[in-house]
Parts: sequence; C-alpha cells; structure tokens
Amino acid sequence: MGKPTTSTLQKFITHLIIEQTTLRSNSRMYREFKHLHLPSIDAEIRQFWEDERIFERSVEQRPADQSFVFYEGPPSANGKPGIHHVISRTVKDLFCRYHTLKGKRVERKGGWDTHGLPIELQVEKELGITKEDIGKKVTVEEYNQACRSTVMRYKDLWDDLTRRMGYWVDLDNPYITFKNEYIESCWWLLQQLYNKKTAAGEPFLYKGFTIQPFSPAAGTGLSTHELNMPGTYKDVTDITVVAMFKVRYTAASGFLFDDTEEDLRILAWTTTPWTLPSNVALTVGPDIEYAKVKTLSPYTGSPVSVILAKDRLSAYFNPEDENQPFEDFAPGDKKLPYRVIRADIRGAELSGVPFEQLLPSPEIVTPELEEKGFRVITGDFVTTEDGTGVVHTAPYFGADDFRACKAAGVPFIGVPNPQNPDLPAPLVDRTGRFVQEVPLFGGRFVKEEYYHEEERRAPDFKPTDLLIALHLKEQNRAFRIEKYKHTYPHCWRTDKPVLYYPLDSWFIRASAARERMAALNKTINWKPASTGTGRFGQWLENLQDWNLSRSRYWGVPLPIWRTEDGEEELCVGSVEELRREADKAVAAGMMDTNPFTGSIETGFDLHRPYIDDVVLVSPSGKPMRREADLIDVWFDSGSMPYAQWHYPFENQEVFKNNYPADFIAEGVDQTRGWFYTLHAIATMVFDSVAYKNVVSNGLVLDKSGNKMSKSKGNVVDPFQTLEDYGADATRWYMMSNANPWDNLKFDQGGILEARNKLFGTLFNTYNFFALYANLDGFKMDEFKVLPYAQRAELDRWIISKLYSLVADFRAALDDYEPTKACRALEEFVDEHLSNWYVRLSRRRFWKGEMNEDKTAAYQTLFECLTVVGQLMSPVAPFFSDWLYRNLTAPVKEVAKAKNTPLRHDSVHLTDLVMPDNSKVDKALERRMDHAQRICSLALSIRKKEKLRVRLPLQKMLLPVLDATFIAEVDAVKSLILSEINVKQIEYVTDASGLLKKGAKANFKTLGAKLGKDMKEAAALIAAFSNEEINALEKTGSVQLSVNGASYDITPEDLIITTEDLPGWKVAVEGALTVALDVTLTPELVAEGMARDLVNRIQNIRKDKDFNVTDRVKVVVEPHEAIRPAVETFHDYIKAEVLASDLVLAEPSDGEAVELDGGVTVRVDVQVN
RNA sequence: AGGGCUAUAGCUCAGUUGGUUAGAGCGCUACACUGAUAAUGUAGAGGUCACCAGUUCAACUCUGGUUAGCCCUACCA
Repeated sequence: MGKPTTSTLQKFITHLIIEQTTLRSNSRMYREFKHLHLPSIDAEIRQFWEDERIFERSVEQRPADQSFVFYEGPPSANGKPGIHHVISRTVKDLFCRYHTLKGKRVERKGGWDTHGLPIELQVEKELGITKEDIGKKVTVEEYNQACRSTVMRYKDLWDDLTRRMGYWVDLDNPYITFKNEYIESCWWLLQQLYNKKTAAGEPFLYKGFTIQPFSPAAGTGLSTHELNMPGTYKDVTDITVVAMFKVRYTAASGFLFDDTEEDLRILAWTTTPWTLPSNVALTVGPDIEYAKVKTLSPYTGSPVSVILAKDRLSAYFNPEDENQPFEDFAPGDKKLPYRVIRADIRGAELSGVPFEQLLPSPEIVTPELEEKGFRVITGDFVTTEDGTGVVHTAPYFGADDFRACKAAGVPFIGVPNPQNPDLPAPLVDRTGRFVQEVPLFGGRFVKEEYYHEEERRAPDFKPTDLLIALHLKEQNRAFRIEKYKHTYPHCWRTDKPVLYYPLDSWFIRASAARERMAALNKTINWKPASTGTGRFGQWLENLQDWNLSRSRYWGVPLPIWRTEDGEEELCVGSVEELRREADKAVAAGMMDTNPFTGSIETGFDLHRPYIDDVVLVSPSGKPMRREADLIDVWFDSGSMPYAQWHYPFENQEVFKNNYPADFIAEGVDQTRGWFYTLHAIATMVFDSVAYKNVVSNGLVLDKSGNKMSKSKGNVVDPFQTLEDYGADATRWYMMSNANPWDNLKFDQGGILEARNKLFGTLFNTYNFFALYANLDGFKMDEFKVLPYAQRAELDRWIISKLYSLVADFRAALDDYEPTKACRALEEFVDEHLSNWYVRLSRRRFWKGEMNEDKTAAYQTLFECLTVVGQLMSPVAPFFSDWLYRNLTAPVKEVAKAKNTPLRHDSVHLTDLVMPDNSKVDKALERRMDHAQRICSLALSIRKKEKLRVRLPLQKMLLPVLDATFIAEVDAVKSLILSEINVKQIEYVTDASGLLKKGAKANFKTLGAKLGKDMKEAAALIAAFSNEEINALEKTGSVQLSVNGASYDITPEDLIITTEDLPGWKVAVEGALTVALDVTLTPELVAEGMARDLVNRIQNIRKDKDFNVTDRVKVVVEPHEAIRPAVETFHDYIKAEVLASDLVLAEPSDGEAVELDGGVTVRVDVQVN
C-alpha cells in the first residue's frame, strides 16, 4: 500500500519519454501530451515542490504581520489514515492555499495526538497484558516506553498520505502532545483555571463527586469511549420490581387520603432492585398527571390504594377489571379488580409527600436523612414511556438521581466515610458488594455476574435482585415482579455489567462559563450554520461541568498535590515551580533527590510513573502526594493553540500573531470534542474565541450510504484511490459533488467523472492551444497584449465570463463555500470555454497566417487557461501547477528578467487575480446567451426535419422581441450563421403580419393585484387573440373583468410570446422563437455535399496520421451525386483539406466513404 | 430518549425573497457534429418534489406533525 505499482511507473516513464521528445525538438515550445495521466502529473509536481521548496517559499514570501491563522487538529498516528482523512484535509488545505494566494502568510504547524485510551489498548494488546498486569508482569516504566514507541507507529504512512494528497502542512516541526513542553503548557492552563474564580467565588478547577460508569470486576471507572466500544451494550434479562412505597399521613400528604387509616402506596418501577436499599426519594414529573386507584395487593390480597401516572394505568390494570367486586379476588389471581378514585393529581402537588423507607435500615439512616429524605421530589427527566411515571431514586447509583437529590436537598444514604466526613460512603463497595451494615443483604454481590461461576451454579443460588424482590413480596411491598429484557452496558474487558457508581473526580466548572461561551459562539462563523446554532449551541445551553479525571497511565498527569487529609493542596503550573517545590521537599526530607534538575527536553519525564514518585511538602510540613488521575485527552487537544508554541514559556510573540485561529476544519463528530474543548479553554482562560471560522465536514460513507467499516469490507484505501485517479480528481470530486458538511457517498465513478469532465476538458483545451501555438510560433508576450476592445466579440465574451467567474469564485471561497466555487468553475470550463469559445474559435486557430485576430485568440485562450488554473489551484494543486508551468515555461526567463506576473515558479506563489468589473460586460454575456439559445433552437429544427448541419440552409427568421433585439443579435450574427450553417438572418416584426402571438399571465405581478380572481384571469389571458394582444401593446393598458370586478392590465402583467410563423418550421423557447427556411436548392445541396467530402477527407488524413500541415493529392471516384459539388466547390475543398490536386478519376487505391443519400465512393488521399 | 442533519429522475446533486411547464450531470435509447477524440450536440424515456395537515389566489419552497436514514449525546427508572 502506498507504493507505486509497476504499471504506474511504466506509465510515468512513458509520460516522461513523450515529454522529452517534445522538449528536445524545441525547448521553448509549449509541451504537448498524448494522454492525460493525473498520477504522473502528481509525481512530477510533487518532486518539483520538494526540489524547489515551493511550500516553504509560499509561506515565507508573505509578510509575517499579514497572517491567516490555521490550526491543525492533531490526528493520532497509532491508527492508519482512511479516505475520510482525505476530505477533511482537502478542506483544510484548500482554504489555506486560497488565503496564501490572497497574500496572507499561512503557517500550518502539524501536530500529533499521542495520548489516550486507544494507545493504551494497543500497547496492552501488543504486550499481551491487561491493566491489572501493569506493575506486575511489566513495570510501569516498560509500559510507558511501549506507549512512547507505539504512538508514532504509522507516522510514515500519514506523512506519505499527506504528501500524496498534496496537503501542505509543516511535517518537520509538529507539536506532539506527549512532550514535556506540551504538558507544561497544559499544566499552566490548569493552574489558570485552578486560580480563577467564578462570579460566585468558586474555583474553575475543583474536586467533585459524580456518578460514573464503574466496573467492580475490574475495579476501575470507565470512560464514555469505553462504553461506546462495540459489544458493550448487551441484551440482558433483569428481574424488575414495582415496589409499593407506603405514604405517611402528615399535613403534606393528608389531601391524598380518604381517612387516616387508609393504606396508601406510591408505585415505582426499577430494573435494578439492588438499588432499593439505597432509596431516599421518589421522583415525579411536575406536569405529569397522576391517579389514585383503590385495589388489592396482588400478592397478599389486602386492600390498598396506589398512586401512579394516569397514562400508565393501562400497563397495570385491565379496563375489564374496573369496578369488579373486590371480594372475589384471591392472591395470585390474574384479574385484579380496581376503582379509579381520582386522576387529576399533578406531580407538583405530590412534591414533599413523605413515605416510609422501603427496606428499613435504622442503623444507617441519620437524623438528617430522616428529616429531609424519604419524600417525593420532582424532576424533568421523568417520562411516562414505561414504569409507573414515578422514579425510584437512589442518588449514588444514577446520574439523574444524583442531580435530582442534590437539587431537592435530599441527603445521600450511606455509611460513615473515613476519607470524607461530609459525604457518606455508598452502600455498595468498590468490589460490588453490599456493605455489612445493609440489613439482610450485607456482604452479597449486587449483580449475580460478580459471583464465581461455581457459586452461581449451586442449586440454591439466588441472585440478590431476586432475593430482594422476594423479600418485598413477603413484606407486602411489591406490586409486581417480572423479568424484563433491555440493553445494559458491560465492561468491555471483563464482560460483566457496569454499575453507575459515585467516584471522586476533578472537574472544570464549565457550567459557570455557559453564558459567556454561548455569547462568544455567536461570533463564530459556522459552516454549516446549523451546527453552530443547533448541535453546538444547544449543547452549550445545557452545559455540564467537564469531568477531567481519568484513571490511566498514558496521558497528562493532573498537576495537583495534596496532603492525605486533603487540608492542603498545591496546583503546579510549570516545571520551574515543580523544581522549586521539589527542592523544598528534598530539604524537608520527603525525597532524596530532585528529579527535575535536567533540561525540559530530555532531563526527565513528566508522565506516570515518574511523576507519582514526587512527594512535595505542604506549608505545614506534611507530605503531599499527587492526585493519581490523568486528565481527559480532549484537554490536550483543546490546549493546542497555546501548547503548540509552549506558551507562555516560549514564543509569546508568535502566539500573539497566531491567536485566535481564522479557520479550523474537522469532521462534524468533533463538535463536542475538539471544537468544544478549544472553545471552552479559550473562553475560560482568555475570554476569547479560539477560532473565527469553522467548517465541519460530514462523514464519508460507501457508495450505498453505509458507514465504512472493516467488518463490512467496504473500506476505501486512500492510497489506492490516489494511485488510481490522482489527488486532484479525488479532491475535486470530494469538494464538488456535495457540500463538505453533507455526508459523502463515496463513489469512484464520481472521481472518474471529475477527471473526464473537468481535467480531461482542460487538458484537451491546453493541448489544443499548445498544438497550434507551437505551429504558429505563438508565445505569450506580456508587453504586447492586444486591448480587449480590439478583440473579437467572442474573445470579449469569454473574458467577461472569465471575470464573472473570478468574482463568483472568490465570493464563494471567501464565504467558505467550496462546492459553489467548484461548480462555478466547472460550468465555465465545460459550457463556456470548451463548448462554446474553443469550438467556435477552432477555425481561427488553424486557418491562415498569424494576424491580429489570431493573436487575439491565442492571448484570450492563454488568459483563460492561466486564470482558471490559478483559481482551481487551491482544490487541484497538482494539475493547476502543471498547467501553469506548461503555459509559462516558454516565457519564464523573460518574465523573470522583466519581473512580470508570469515570473513565478509555481502557481502557488502567484497573487490571486483580482475581480475586475471593467472586463465584465453583462450586456455582451446576455447577447451571447441569446446566440446560444438561437443556435440550440435552430439545431433542434434541423434535427426534427432531418437536415444535417453540413447542409447549408438559406434563411433564418427571428421575430423581433424588443427595441434592442436586432442590434444584440447582429453583434453575434456571424457566430450564429456559421454555427448552424445558414446563409442569412431575417428579422420579422409585427408589421409583417406573419406572427401568431400568445399571452400568458405574469403571476408575480398579477397575483398581488387580483388575489382570488387570479385563476380565472389567467384562463382569460391565455385565450387572448392576436388582436387583443396587439391592442394592449399599442395602448399600454386594457380592462379585464373577472367575476364582476374590473382590473387594469398593463403589458408587464403579460408574457407575450410568438407561437408560430405559419408556413415555417418553428421552434420556441420562452419568448424566443426561431424559424428556418428549409427549401433546398441544387446549389445548397452541392455545397452540403462538398462539406461532407471535406469531412471524409479530413477523417482519412487523421486516420493515416498525416501531419496537420502536410499537403496532399486527392483522387475521388466519379459519381453523379458528387460531380456538382466537386466542380462548383473545387477550390473550397482543396483549401480546406490542404490539397494541391483534386481530381475526379478512378482511384488506384483509397478508402470507400459513405455520403448522404447512401452514396458510396472511393477516395484516395496521398501526401505530396 | 433528546438534539442535529438529510429526504427532488435509476445514480450524484441544483432549485434565489412562495408564482406559470421542477432543472443539470452520469447512465439508457436514437440521431447528429468534430483536424480538441478517454470529448461534444440535439431529441426521447425517466418525478405524486418521503408522507399528512395547515397558511395562501398560488407551496418543492413557509408552519405543524409523521416516517425513514445518518451523526452526536444519553445509566430512561
């Protein structure tokens, strides 16, 4: 992979040979080529760039104070690059190149993301170990070393892709996140946050407590990344319980009771019965309606009233059983009679209703909990999708529960915690067992999967969930017990279920900067805008604090040292500070030596495990140990604007010139990743945006819209793609097919289309230019440029189109709309330049001697090609440079000597052409558009009448549309006549009486005037006769009565068309009508035949590979059908085919050619 | 579950502030043109603009809802 195949090399060699032949013959000529082979062009240009340091020069030649700042989001080099990296890097590259052309200095420092779980996983896989083996089977030092060598595993592959796709980024001085300097900058940022206080006086960096996924079997917390690994979410069947919480009769709950003795319960469902001993509250939705139902306890038959959401009644009660006699029920019966007492209790009313603890644990419950807990609270997260609309709430085992209890002031339940007197320890320990204090179940694993296999297989084994359910049933506190299948996350390593468990973590108080982040976000230009306002904006509105802690080895260590009691704490913000603290510690006898005496580059390693050996001393003389956590790798990447320059320790000036970024681009999946962490750190530490413009590109899917994955085998190899089609066609396809923020259905057919359509057409156009320029000895002379005014209409038209394109193209890229820019350029090259300008100009190039008109044609085409090449160069950097160099090579020396615009070695060193309104002539563009439409209509008539284009026709009739029409058409008359092969144009006016007119309502102007009468008016107008239309045109107004109302109609309210010229062959498009005189005379037929003969002879010349300039002898077999043609147009034919002799005679040799009317004659063409 | 994006011809995509007959390229069919030949033109076939309601004289376009695909986030008890 990635290496040139033999066939490519051969093609390349062939390519070079062709080129050398050309060069040898005349080194000052334009290079000509047989075939277009983009990968060969890539190779040639790539070599040229490296030899001539074009990238470096493109940056250096721009002034340092004119910077356009770009940040590279660091990829991780421990995985191979994929095709999706090509699209995001194309986006990055093209805007950087574009702004370089506009004169900006665009530094592009590369970077590598080197920390994080994927690297740890890979290392463990390669060493054949698991996390538990770290420190046992391998030392942490060895582990650290292995990580170091793994992170750059595929760096060469990445660098290769970077070069092959033409992505210009500084590969020699990248920032690397594992370097001490980088880590030091991260520490500095963390210290800023640590010292900075919110408006409420709280530090931005704090230690807190949250509910996180935790694997007791592995004894570690899990990141969301780990939870998103394949196979972690599994279908499991759990025992679920609908528990009955007995309501206490108090002032707050009295309104619910019929009498003080009533047995009133609230129903709540849980899929994790093991959390019931930890229940301290029930959460209801404030706006959900709840019902009170009188019924019987299903398992005991005792009378009971229950409360649950009105919408959930049908899940627990069958309407058939409503109001059935209670006496008939026996415990265990399926039919449970019930009576709805009321169904209008809003959740908010239930708030504060107290209940008895479900599983009493008097030893554990504190007086504070007794007072503030065991009551109903409200929460927005409650739904009535399933369960009872009441959520059993155990704060230590659910993130929602935790938040709800905190918000409602409900204390947590737990046992005394030696580490933290303020927060009780949960009732489940870190191995997954109930603590001993839990009545009945103390010491049991909460999930059956945590027991050993043998224990689980024992005949009398019962899972804890089941034991709890059965206990509740006995106690008349269970309403329903059933199995329930759902998905539940599992630890990817142990395969055992995850618990949600309270863990200590360090947080960044991002929620305190929520408004500021939202406000700054509004100043960022998002592409597409919806990602900024939608996905990102709404995420900011609901921002939670950022959990920084990770229990890992390979990452940036949290620079916080604490005494054991947590009373004293130090956040270190630099190596220098750490060095000083270490000196103090050594002096105090905490450490033997100071590990940080060496240089930051090589003297020490700030990673674990080394950093863990550093014991500092507190002001009061106690030892301080480092908080064991590492920080989230996303903090690493969000720190890159500062850390890439080792700010603030070095490069303060550089940083100032390169902050914030003008532009960044990554995949849309980075919205809450890199885009967020950049924004968060910039807002909190610098009160600034980190970037002003951001393009988020979509995913690359396969041809059928499926995600690419190794298992599906639909992964596209980027190296192979670049190898097969070349970088430019691939890049162009990716930018032009769809907006980069839409998902791309990657189809190689699309690349082929880009290659044929755009690059093939441009290649042909260039080759056409080179062929004739070399024949005529034309060379662009920048000092003898013909003024536009002296050039042909067609030249001025294409120049006008070209500068319209320049304006459109620049506007699109200035607005970060690459797709619009690409499509505009494609249209210009294909529709205008190739299919109109070159096609109609061909004759000017190959006919006759050099003269002013011919020079004008060359200069015009030259200008189009150079400008197009320059415009497309940000997207197609190789082909455009190849084109530029081919076009400028013959004049390069002169241009350099005279310091003219063509002097640059590479298109990427040029200054982008400025929009120039003086070159744009919209009126000219409009009349050429007329010409094109007239030709199109005329050709369609020919087609319908089966009149081939080589057969000349006498006359075309054009009804005159308005005052300027004749002048407009006359200006382009000769083009029209030769294009459609007609002798003359005749204009027809009303006065001729030939025209049959029609009228249509102009809905836009009439709609506002007529309103409801619009429909009928349109019908009336459509029925207007010639006379009525003429009358309106003459008087300028007419009255139209519709449904009794009368309206004043003006000519603007109608669209008048010529429908027909009776007796003529007519084609109509919109207002434009074309009629052809299809009468054939012997003269016309002979001329047509002469042109056919010319065509056949030219084909023979081409087949025989004659040189374009060879003169020939032609012998044509005599035939009655062609005799008039050969006789009348003898000189014409000779001139066209460069024949010295043309005779009608029996040829001795030659080919049989077929002519109109099934005539076949033999023609012999020989070089003189 | 929440949020976001997308839905127009067989395929890839345009479609301006609502306005008449919804377009282009590729592919298919037929016929042309060409001293640019891995191109090009003309014509044809191919559409209930995902679905349902609403606003309006008029909806692909605006509003609300539904469905499907994808992405991000999420222990739904």
